[in-house]
Amino acid sequence: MKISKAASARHRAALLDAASGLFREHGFDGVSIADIAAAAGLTHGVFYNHFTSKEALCAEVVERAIDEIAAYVKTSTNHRARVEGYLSAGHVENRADGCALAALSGDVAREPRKVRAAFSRALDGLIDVLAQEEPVGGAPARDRAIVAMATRLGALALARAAADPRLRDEILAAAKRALVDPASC
Amino acid sequence: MKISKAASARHRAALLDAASGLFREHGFDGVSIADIAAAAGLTHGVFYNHFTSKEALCAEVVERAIDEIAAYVKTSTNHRARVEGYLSAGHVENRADGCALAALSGDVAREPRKVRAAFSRALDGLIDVLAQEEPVGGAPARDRAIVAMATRLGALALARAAADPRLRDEILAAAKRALVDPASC
DNA sequence: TGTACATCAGTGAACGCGCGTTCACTGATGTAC
DNA sequence: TGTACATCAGTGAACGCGCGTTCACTGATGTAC
Repeated sequence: MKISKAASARHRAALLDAASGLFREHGFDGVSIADIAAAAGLTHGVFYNHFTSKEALCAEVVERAIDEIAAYVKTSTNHRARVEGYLSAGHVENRADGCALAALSGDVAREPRKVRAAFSRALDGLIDVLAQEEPVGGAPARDRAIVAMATRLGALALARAAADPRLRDEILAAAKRALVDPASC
Repeated sequence: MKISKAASARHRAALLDAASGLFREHGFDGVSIADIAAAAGLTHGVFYNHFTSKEALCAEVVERAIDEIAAYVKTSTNHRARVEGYLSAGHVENRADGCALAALSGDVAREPRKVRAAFSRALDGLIDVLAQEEPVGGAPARDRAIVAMATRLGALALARAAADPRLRDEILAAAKRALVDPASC
């Protein structure tokens, strides 16, 4: 049955939100259209009224998620607190609400050009935002932003893959020390 | 039909080799038992004569792949050359023969405990091997090995996900500089 | 403001397809004599 | 060394299942009068 335009727009947003969390948690391949629709409180048939394909949804989710990171970085200027939060046990376990870059970069690499292009564009913008808060001097700001991001991301990826909690905490602590106090590295 | 024990052992090794490359390239979910058997020159039915399940194969592939990295690190002692090779455009593109840690850590995180335990065990051993070649002084050797590994791995993951070649090369160059000459970071 | 009806978002059955896994069958291997 | 036959690794059809996607249908919405 037909519903109001406002309700329809809410449904589209709900699908996008549901997909965003589910993709981070289970990967693109681990989530079905039916899963996404059910999480949004709808049936799977409605999906193609809002998106042309699963691939198009992936691209949109990736782009939006990275833009959200950039927005978050702009408002949360306490660098140390951000690193501590990023490399916390909570973030390791909470994939659905966590960093999309860490949760999806592995999957994005295997997606078609369209998804990778969206990722690339958003990542480039995020690096600029991060570079702006780098202290002056030494290597170029963008380079330092990239290295810090890679270290954070790699440490989170390793911690998530490690089943042993002791190893996980060791990885998080080592990366935290290097990122908060670079002189010790 | 029955074949010789030697041939059967060769078939098992061929399945493992094929799975190892295909998993790195397409992820666990992106490769079917039939794909693996075909790449090994066999039919899919034979798979369960050699492995109890796809999950068991994943665990074996992960453990073997990480042990191979440790063996490679032990023989290739030129730290700088290893970093250059790791962060080369060739490694970004050649997933199948590249670092299993980078190619699979994202997938491993979503696998059952059995696979993650295998990953965890092998990763712990690899960190020890890497720690042994760290120069003395400063932070504990294991910590520095972890941070260097995380940076390499994160940079490779970002470079692989980025579609834009310019951004890819910028990421690789930034990480290379930081890892070869840590003083500049 | 009230009525009539074309529009179109949501529903759920259905499509073809590929997945992991099983199994009856085949026939070379390798052992027992 | 030669023969007879039990073993068992490889084959390919088949299983139930869930996937992405399509579509005829439903009925509230919102427009035309």
